[in-house]
Amino acid sequence: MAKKHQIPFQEVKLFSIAMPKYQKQTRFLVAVDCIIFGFDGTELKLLLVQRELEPEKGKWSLIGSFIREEEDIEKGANRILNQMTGLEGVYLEQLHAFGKPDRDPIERTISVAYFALIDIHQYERQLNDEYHAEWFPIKSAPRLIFDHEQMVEMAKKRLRYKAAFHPILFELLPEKFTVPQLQNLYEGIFDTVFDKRNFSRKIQSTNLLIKQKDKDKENSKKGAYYYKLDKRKYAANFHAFLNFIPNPDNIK
Amino acid sequence: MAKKHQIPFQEVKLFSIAMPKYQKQTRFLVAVDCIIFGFDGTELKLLLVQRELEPEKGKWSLIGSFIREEEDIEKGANRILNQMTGLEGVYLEQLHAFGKPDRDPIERTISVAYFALIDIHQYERQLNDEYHAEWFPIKSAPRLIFDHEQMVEMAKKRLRYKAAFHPILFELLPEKFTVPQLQNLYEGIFDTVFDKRNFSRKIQSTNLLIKQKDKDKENSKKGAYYYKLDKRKYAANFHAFLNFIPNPDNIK
DNA sequence: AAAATAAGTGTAAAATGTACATTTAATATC
DNA sequence: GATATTAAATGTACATTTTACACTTATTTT
Repeated sequence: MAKKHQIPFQEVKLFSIAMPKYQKQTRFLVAVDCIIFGFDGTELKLLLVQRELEPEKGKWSLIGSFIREEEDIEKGANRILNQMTGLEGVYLEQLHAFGKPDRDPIERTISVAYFALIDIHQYERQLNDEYHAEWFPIKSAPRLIFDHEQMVEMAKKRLRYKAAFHPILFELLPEKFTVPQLQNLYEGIFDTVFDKRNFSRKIQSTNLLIKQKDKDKENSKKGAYYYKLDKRKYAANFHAFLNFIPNPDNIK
Repeated sequence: MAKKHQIPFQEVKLFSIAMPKYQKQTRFLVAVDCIIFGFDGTELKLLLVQRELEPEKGKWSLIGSFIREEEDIEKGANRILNQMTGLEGVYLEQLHAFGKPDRDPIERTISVAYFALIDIHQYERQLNDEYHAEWFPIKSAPRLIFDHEQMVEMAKKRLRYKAAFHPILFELLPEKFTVPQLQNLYEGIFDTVFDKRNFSRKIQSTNLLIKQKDKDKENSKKGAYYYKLDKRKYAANFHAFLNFIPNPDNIK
């Protein structure tokens, strides 16, 4: 039996005769970074971690990881999401591949950014402390490393765009929520205010909400009825255009 | 002076002491593939090439290339677009990063797909014959290699989605065009027919068109007035929601 | 008992979307 | 040179959706 020794994977790829065609091409590091949005009932938040490596060690960063040798990109995004939050089946969508040659000063890294929407309360229950992750209100988040702020900007834009037509924001809400909470969420995302009569009517007309018998008394004396999402109708109507927003022209 | 010899880039990256942090990570081939749409006045078309390498040599493929060592991804997409068509300033938008580990049988390659919209007549004038590129009607395109058909499907979907709200389809038209041509284009993209009175009114109401004095007599005895796009208004309104489509719910 | 607070609800006017048929300009044909 | 042919151009009435706007209700606090 031949002497066993470890050959780094890259060398195998580069010098093996089994795959002669692509030999001359440069290979790159590929990472995923996740823009994780949460909503606490009042404002939109962003989950960030402190970077563990030099340079920029200790600075705030999106949650990310290099893609592994045999790992699908989206799997990679789900892996780190699960590591950080313990959650599975989270809403996750590819945003954009960022590839400026100098975006990571150590070595060129192409990053595929994903954005995730999670119910912040579920997360709090099963937080993984190991990574020092922290929620920041999106309006007062700290400076981020590399091009991560650009990624967040693009994700916000995408979220607004989708939310204007599709019932995507329900992903951010707990199982039971009130119409005023929902309106808060929409107003936060679009940074504006809506007439509550019109908003309520529009939401109700989608038929996606099931009224509950109990009320949330935390936020008012009268109390606001809880609603649940009709998951069947939600799944069926996710791609339909529901025109949630009065003047979509104002979305940037 | 030290003896000069060539060190492959990958080795420098892997073994240099200047960048110790990322040493253990796997590096990947990264490519761009372009879905190039064109419109000939009657139907939507797709620009394809015959693959030059084994395996799948001679099979039809999207136009693509590996990303070069110091090349931005979008620059790479523009590079191959320019190589193939000689055109610059073409509408180009990132679609999605495709990263299934086995999508290329030779070696794992992550491909960032872009879609481009070009005026087919401009292209014909400056075709680069070297690459054996050919236009295919989108409805009768040949089988494509790897996951390229999936890419085309996603690009069609994205194009429909954007075209429903934004005046993006003008990118496919020559400088002068008629309203019936424009309607053909919309009907082709959405695979349906619109009432021409309503369509014309809707298009006119955007104020993006400037009526010309001359007519196109190729397609009818009476002739249809040419229009030009008002480029100032187009640029200003590109992101506005113009609601071009009667029932956007029907878009998949 | 009165005051305070946020939830919940209706209506009329305006704007937009939809359905539908005839006239017009130019060429081709007899 | 009158008639037929072809596709372009255009208007109107009705239905639906969107918008603007203010008071009542339920409950708790004082």
